[in-house]
Amino acid sequence: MALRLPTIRDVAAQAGVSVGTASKALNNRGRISTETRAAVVRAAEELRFAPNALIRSLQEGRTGTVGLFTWPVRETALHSVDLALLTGVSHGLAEVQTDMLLYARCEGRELATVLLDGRVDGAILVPHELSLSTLESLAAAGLPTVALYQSDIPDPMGSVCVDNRGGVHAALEYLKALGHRRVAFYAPLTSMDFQERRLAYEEARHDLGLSTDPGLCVIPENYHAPLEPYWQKLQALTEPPTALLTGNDGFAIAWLEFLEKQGVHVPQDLSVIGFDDAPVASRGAGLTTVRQPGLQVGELAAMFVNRLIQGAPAAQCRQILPVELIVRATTGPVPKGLFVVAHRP
Amino acid sequence: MALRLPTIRDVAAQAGVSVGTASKALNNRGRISTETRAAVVRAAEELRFAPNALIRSLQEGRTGTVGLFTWPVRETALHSVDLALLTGVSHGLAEVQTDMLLYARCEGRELATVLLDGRVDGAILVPHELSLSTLESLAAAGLPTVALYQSDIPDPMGSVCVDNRGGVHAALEYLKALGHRRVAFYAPLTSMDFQERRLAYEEARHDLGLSTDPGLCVIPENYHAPLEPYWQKLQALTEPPTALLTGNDGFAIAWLEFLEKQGVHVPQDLSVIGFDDAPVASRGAGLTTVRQPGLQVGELAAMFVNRLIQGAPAAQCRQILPVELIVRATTGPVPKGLFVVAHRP
DNA sequence: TTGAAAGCGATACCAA
DNA sequence: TTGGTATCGCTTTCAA
Repeated sequence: MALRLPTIRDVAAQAGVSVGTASKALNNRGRISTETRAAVVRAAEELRFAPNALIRSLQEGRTGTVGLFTWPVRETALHSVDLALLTGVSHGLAEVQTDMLLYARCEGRELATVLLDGRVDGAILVPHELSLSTLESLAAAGLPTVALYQSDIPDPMGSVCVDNRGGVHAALEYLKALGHRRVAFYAPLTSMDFQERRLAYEEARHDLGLSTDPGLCVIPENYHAPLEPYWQKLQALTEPPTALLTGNDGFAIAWLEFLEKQGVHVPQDLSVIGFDDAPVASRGAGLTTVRQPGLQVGELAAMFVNRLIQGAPAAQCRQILPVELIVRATTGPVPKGLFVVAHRP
Repeated sequence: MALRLPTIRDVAAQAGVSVGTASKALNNRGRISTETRAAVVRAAEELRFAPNALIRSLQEGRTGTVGLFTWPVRETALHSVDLALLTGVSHGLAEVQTDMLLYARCEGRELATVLLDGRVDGAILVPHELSLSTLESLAAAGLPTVALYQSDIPDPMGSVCVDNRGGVHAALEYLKALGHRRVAFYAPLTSMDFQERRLAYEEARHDLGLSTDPGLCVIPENYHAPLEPYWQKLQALTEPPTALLTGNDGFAIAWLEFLEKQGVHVPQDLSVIGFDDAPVASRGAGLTTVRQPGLQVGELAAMFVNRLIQGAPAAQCRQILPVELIVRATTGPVPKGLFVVAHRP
């Protein structure tokens, strides 16, 4: 369905002038007689002429557009904080009059190829599954880029992170105050933030004097792995956990559902803490979680990418945002007495 | 920060061939010797060459991108169903390998000028405040377009709407079954869907034999008008309402907060029903509301705009989706006896 | 004041 | 099998 848009040639023809003159008239550049300008402007209006933005971008060397990578938005709002993030980015970019491109045609293509095709002046990466080497090839190309939730990034890149370490520490400290000593952790290592949270968990449970039993740290093979086998492993421990911290709220909710089927009561038998404070966390029972300011992350990212585009050094485009423990209904005092559930004959 | 990307000329020079040959080698077109191709491909890789998408689009006459209008996302997820919609659009477009452009630079500019600048193959409009004449100028230009939540649209346009009339009718029917006879309505007329819901309210309360007191239909001057004066008007009626239907969940929540301050108990003193089932509706107390399938609206819109781009007739790109009454905690039986609150000395 | 022509990057055609 | 050239729409420079 080749859409035929009017071009400046059409306008020039209609006004009876050359394209060069038409261009000058429309852009108020150079010396033009009043009548000529009027004629051109009128012709442009009659034809509903809109200058082709592709060409214009090509010549100006900038597009006024920033690319947002690792979309399409994959999940419903339920299991993700992504949408708050997007809202933030949208707000931030609107303030600097920059449009936003959400990539859908990116599966199986080299990141650099997608981003370096001239469509965007800069990029914001939500690199759930991007490797450092991929980022480096981007950085080498010189595209102004802000990476989110990724602390280990190439030199010329901006970044917005959240204080994963602080959040995990706060969660474990809180559990400790409730009497818990054996806190399990569950998260795949599919993205940088999960990796950071795992490390923070190891560090915090050590620093706080909690059990450092390696069996308590559960790393599933992939994002959607069934919980059953991991639950069995935890139960098989000489001393099973009395609390569970998960890599994000989605996992926590999945665990809550699974535990209910198993007849395990939360928080009486087991306390559960999520991460992110995604919309789903405040629903229903109410998940205790570590809130990260998704909206603010997005706003900052937009601000930073704009700064980079304007030539600011990357050092001025990096920030780590604080997180906050939100106590709801899935955490409670450590259960008294022996913790035994779901014994099998 | 004019980003200097490698061009096909750089590749050709590096490989020691002409640009024409380089192009053919990279696109597997025409007859090319194996060695030449290898040399070109190697040069392209070394330079990290990515063909300029702007140029390519220009020549192909299509961009593989669809514009989404009436953004930037203005509100937090709280008061809006917009984000579910966006998720749906994103999913739908991903399936047809189409990127999405979110406009930020649209304030104060003619809609047609923004959309008809060659950057997108089609558009999805969330026309909260767009007039019919604006739509018509777009339609005249021939851009494949799907309008959302707008039943009165130009001929060649696609559309996805929800059954506002059915939803309002269901809400009033339900209230009637609870014994209510005097149901108020609150919504500004700032967008098409609110207008439709208002009309549906007038129709439904007439059909159902409820009070048709004009004083019960409250139209604030704008979206964020304070509720106080309207509440006073309702209270000044000889017979005040026992239930309130609002144009969307955001208004309903605002009313709930206002009513709480006034010491009015919901639903004991007044029943409240929202519209949309935005995330906020299921939070806290739980708002009774009419659920509209935002996600599905978005997915359909994406599908339809793709069809239009491929040349399908608009008649095959229109749908009205059903809505569903979700009963939660803000509705109950009509209060017994005289309904008097907030008496002033 | 106006017009003609070069150039932006890539592709497609026709010659060589 | 290659290379040169026209083309897309627009801006800019240089002549007229």
